[in-house]
Amino acid sequence: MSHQTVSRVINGHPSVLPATRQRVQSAIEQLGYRRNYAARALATSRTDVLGVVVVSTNLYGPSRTLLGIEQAAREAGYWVSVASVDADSGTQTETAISHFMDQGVDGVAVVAQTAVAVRAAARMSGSRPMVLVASAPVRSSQAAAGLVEIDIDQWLGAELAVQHLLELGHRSVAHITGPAKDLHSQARTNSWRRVLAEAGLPEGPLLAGDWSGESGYQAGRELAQLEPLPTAVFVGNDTMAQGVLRALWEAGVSVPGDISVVGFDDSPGVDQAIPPLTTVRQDHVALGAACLERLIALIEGRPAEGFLLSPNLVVRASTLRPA
Amino acid sequence: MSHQTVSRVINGHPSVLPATRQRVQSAIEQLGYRRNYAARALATSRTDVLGVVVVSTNLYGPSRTLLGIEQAAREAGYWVSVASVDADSGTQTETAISHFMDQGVDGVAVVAQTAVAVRAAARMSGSRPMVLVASAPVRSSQAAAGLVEIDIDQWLGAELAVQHLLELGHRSVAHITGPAKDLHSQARTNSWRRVLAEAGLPEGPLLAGDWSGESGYQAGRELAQLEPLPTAVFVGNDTMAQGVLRALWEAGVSVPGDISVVGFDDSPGVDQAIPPLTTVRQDHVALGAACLERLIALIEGRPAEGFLLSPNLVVRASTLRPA
DNA sequence: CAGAGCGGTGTTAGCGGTAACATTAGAGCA
DNA sequence: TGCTCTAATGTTACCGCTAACACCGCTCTG
Repeated sequence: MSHQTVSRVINGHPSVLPATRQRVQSAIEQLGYRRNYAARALATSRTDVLGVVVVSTNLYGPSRTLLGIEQAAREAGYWVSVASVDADSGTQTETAISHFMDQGVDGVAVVAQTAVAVRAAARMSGSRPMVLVASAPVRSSQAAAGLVEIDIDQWLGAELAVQHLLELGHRSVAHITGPAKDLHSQARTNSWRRVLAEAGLPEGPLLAGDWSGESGYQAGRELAQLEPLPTAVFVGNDTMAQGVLRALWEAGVSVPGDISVVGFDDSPGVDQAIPPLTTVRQDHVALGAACLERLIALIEGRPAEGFLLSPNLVVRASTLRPA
Repeated sequence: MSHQTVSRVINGHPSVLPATRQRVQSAIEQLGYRRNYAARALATSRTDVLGVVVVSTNLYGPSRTLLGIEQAAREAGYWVSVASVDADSGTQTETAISHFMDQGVDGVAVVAQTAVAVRAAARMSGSRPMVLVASAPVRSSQAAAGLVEIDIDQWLGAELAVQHLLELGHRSVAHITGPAKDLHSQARTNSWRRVLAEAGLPEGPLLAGDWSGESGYQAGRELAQLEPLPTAVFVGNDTMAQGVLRALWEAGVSVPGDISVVGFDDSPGVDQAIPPLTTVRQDHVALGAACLERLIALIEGRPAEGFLLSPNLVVRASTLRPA
């Protein structure tokens, strides 16, 4: 019996007699044979490994997206190699992608939050299938061939949040931003601005944060001292929103009595905030799965298109119609 | 010029003339040559890749630990392949480890929270260096050769929390557990029990949770109705603690006036809880780094020993001496 | 009944590196 | 000057697998 027959059995090639297949399989079992992936990769130049570059894994969203990608990959028979890099380092992003290419990964996914990272990814794209999870300011048009962009629709998420407040009857909606360089933060802020403008309302007070609870707290303190107090605030993410809730509570401003608060993310625990936080839920795991579906399509030579997943609003107790 | 010389230049072999080295390097530059990792792996049976199996990546701690491992790995010149598996599935854990072995990883790290996963890992250990990040009930003794166990000291963490309450003068300390199968939960509960016993105090009320905010909320409601009300509660993790805070607030029980609350993890946002939560901080990223240090020692044939990192108490506003 | 066609299996030649050994040229020494 | 010795480079033989082709014996067809 030749090694070739063994190879055929392992790869499920059709033209092997059932009896032979049986014999080979039991021999494999008995000898505890395991095929050598390096040799296979060398011969086929396929690895069944995908490279995933995650920018700022320390945040809730990206780490969840990674989980989604990893799980979907395993289900599809792929394995995942990860690299997490700093948000501001285009160099790190490039190095990581380039290494993955060297390693011979079948495709690359980049989960990016900043324009720097997006540009780095775009620069490295082309030689191999790549899916970019990012809310880049300009889409498709600038994307190289074989580069697909996907994300959760941040614009829609912010719109849902602000629209919810307007529908309750609020006429002055403040906003607390995330870091200026963060694409999601930018999208949410722009969308907040647009919805207000389209409703013919003046732009509410704008305060800057950096995603952290502490920055939310500081912004909340400033907010509490505004004259007149806005009746609602759309906070860039939930962690900051917790800080806002605390600052308002300390200042004796009632939520949602005096002011309504909406967050973004539906991070764990905010359903237990005081009061439970109305927020925008993003299904990061589904995003990861969608990312992978497209990446596999590209790998298999099928066309794939960019896409925006819709987030949805979770209404809890922190929003109410204004007094 | 032969490929062998090129190989020598790439691998930094000493016996190459500086002039030759230069020439080769500029040729590499010019041609954009990249060595093929699969071929190298085939020839050397080294891959510079580490496999990391993470049990329940959806939790804050494990995902942070993964981040720590990944970063330390990259710094050490290794790359990381990850697989996240269900907490209760020993089979999934085994499959993942076994696959990594097939892939030819140089070493494996397993981040486990349950006894099932720990046993699966122990079963698969031996053939290759492996570090187990887990608080297994029995340590070292049962570990196979070449298997190192490491974790953050859960017993100490719980001790710090309960001791802090006792030092404030509390005499009845309730506890809310995590999932029964979770090793960290078990360790924290056991430690709570032991500290109370050693202080000659009666065991306070014990309530069961499952790490979720909602379960903390339910437990908090039960807690609020106890007669007499304990003056302090040690909650198994921060997410549950947020639920407890809300339940107590709803029930009109003041924190820390009527009851002190201590959490565990120092998850993002709890510094902004109402009131800011006293909790036990664990440096998961440092844990990941420590894990990697040991794994590399094993790979390089140096001895490595298990270790418990010390967590520390972060005192905020949710604890106070009893009235 | 010869030849074509085909399913099942074996043979051969790489994939792109590295280890080990072979070779060469120049330095050092008697 | 001839010899040994050594540092720098070249040659060869794999690592373990799969693609492509060769082969064999059978069935089917004219």
